[in-house]
Amino acid sequence: MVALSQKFSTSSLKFIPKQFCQYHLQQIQFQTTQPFIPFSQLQNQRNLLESHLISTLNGCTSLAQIKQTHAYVIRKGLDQCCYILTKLVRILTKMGIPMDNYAKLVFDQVEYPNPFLWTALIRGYALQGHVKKSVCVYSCMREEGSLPVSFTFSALFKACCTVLDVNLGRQIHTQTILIGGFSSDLYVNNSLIDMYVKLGFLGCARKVFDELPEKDLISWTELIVAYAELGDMESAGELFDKLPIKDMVAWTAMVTGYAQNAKPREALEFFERMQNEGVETDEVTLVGVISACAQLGAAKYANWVRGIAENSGFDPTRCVVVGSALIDMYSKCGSVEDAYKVFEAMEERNVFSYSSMIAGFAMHGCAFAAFELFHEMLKTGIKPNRVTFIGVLTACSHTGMVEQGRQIFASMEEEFGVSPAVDHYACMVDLLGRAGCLEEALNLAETMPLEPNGGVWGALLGACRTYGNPDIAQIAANHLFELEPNAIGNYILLSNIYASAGRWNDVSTVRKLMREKGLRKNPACSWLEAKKGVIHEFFAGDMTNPRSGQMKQELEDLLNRLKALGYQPNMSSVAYDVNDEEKRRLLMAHSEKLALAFGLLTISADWPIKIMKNLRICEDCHLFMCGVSQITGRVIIVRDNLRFHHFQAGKCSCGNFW
DNA sequence: CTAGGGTTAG
Repeated sequence: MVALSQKFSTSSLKFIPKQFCQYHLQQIQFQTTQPFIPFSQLQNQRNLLESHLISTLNGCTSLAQIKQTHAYVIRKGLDQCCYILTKLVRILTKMGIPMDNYAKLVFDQVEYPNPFLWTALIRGYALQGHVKKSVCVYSCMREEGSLPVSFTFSALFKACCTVLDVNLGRQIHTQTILIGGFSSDLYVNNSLIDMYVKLGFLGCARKVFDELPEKDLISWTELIVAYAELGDMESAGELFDKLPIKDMVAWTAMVTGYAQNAKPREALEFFERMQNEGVETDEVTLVGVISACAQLGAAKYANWVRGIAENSGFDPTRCVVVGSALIDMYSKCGSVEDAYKVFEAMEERNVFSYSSMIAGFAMHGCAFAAFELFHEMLKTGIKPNRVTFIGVLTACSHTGMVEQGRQIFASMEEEFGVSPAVDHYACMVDLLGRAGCLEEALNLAETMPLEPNGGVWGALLGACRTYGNPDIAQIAANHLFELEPNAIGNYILLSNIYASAGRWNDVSTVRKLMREKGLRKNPACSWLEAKKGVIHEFFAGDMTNPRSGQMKQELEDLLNRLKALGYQPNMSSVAYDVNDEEKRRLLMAHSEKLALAFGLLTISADWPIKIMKNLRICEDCHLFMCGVSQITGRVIIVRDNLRFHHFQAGKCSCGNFW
């Protein structure tokens, strides 16, 4: 342990050599007037007092209460009782009272700290982020000849995770081997596995796991999660299948793993299996399932999972995590109203609930609601975090509120101490770009203090598409081709920008580049959600639907009625160099138009037409939908890969910023 | 004392 204690200066922690404590003698009084009490009974009384004090400490909710209880502990002569003091230190840690302010002082008064008290101090420093001090206390503990216990090491490994120090972790790992007796200790080894996993050393974790003579559910689950986090659901599933007994946590790890790897259907399948096996569901499981439903974006699943949440005792009004997850889900399923209903009914709200709701409003173009909520949040004293600001900034950019956006951006650091990350710069570039300030957006991207990422250049490229600026587009695209050489969308966007500008030579250059890279265009696809939740799929130009004939006729009728009102097909939305007749034909075969026609033919007028699209809605379709909502009086909701558009009475909620 | 968790982007 010499290496460790040399490495971490002990100057901040002085361990006074223990002398026979004077307190001790003062406390012992001979009360001859008292009747003789047998020793066993005395011991009993002491035990009663101790357990009474422990429960009093457990019930403490403020520092004042703790101090009061502590004074009582001293009065009762229990100031050397490690059992009680360990509890005291743990409560102080939990309340976030800095170790040096209180816990350390208590500790220094104790003459013979037992391993548990040492460990409580180590753990306290570790949890409060003072890893060096925590290791230093460990060194002192060893020098004083005290032997560590299992959770001394768990605390230390946790600490290594928080400071991302795998070398320190390895040193402590070595310690567990040197001291002996811990090689098959499950607490120690599970914490060790967890540390290696969290620090990205899956190989080391796997080695510890494989060498464990007996593993428990926790060891297995840790590894399942590790594979799931790497996106290797196959390996995770293999491990899961090998598990002789599976508990709720292990099942949940699989459900969430699928949800986090964008496999919502598999997640739901797993959840169904889990329920069939009679495994219980708690709020963590629900969060995974809700997130899967959010990805599916269908109201049918949204209502289904909400029912489950309510029936399983995790009512969104009382359970913050479930409520926040539901807010996000309803927003993504197209119903910002339902999301807000959940939000309103919640008894407790935190930064997640507010941020999700703000992002939900932003997604649906309700910028003012987003702003109002942001200010309400500030009034309640909940501090906004980086995610909250992303929501507020996207609300600005989706409604063209440039000035408000600038102000918010400036206030982030000044008022709220949240320094803007690359993503926030991307929002600003997006905001400026959507508002048409392309030069300024480019300038920001080139001069920002952080290294711009794909988001920054992508936002700029998108803006160039809207405003038809092939020159700036070229700059943005060149950065993107370096940062994301295989992202097909960027090539298509650039080629479309060239096409709109009539620069057909440049179009073929980009197409050639795509061919050389072996990249293929994702087929455009739209889904229509029918009244009962059935999903219909439409590909661009695909006429295999049995009602294709009717759909084509419907579109032509609409086109003629719209033309009478002055609508002109937007030819620049077609990225092929073909004649105008062909362009008109291609435009009418866009997947979202097919879905719209099918929806008009099959869904009754009292129901909104809900369409999802895998790519961004094109300008012509956007205009077309506006017109159709006017002449038919229908509500049309389109979720593209970016956000929601609510078309009603000839207008779109996005206000043409998208 | 060790395992599963919600909000973000072009």
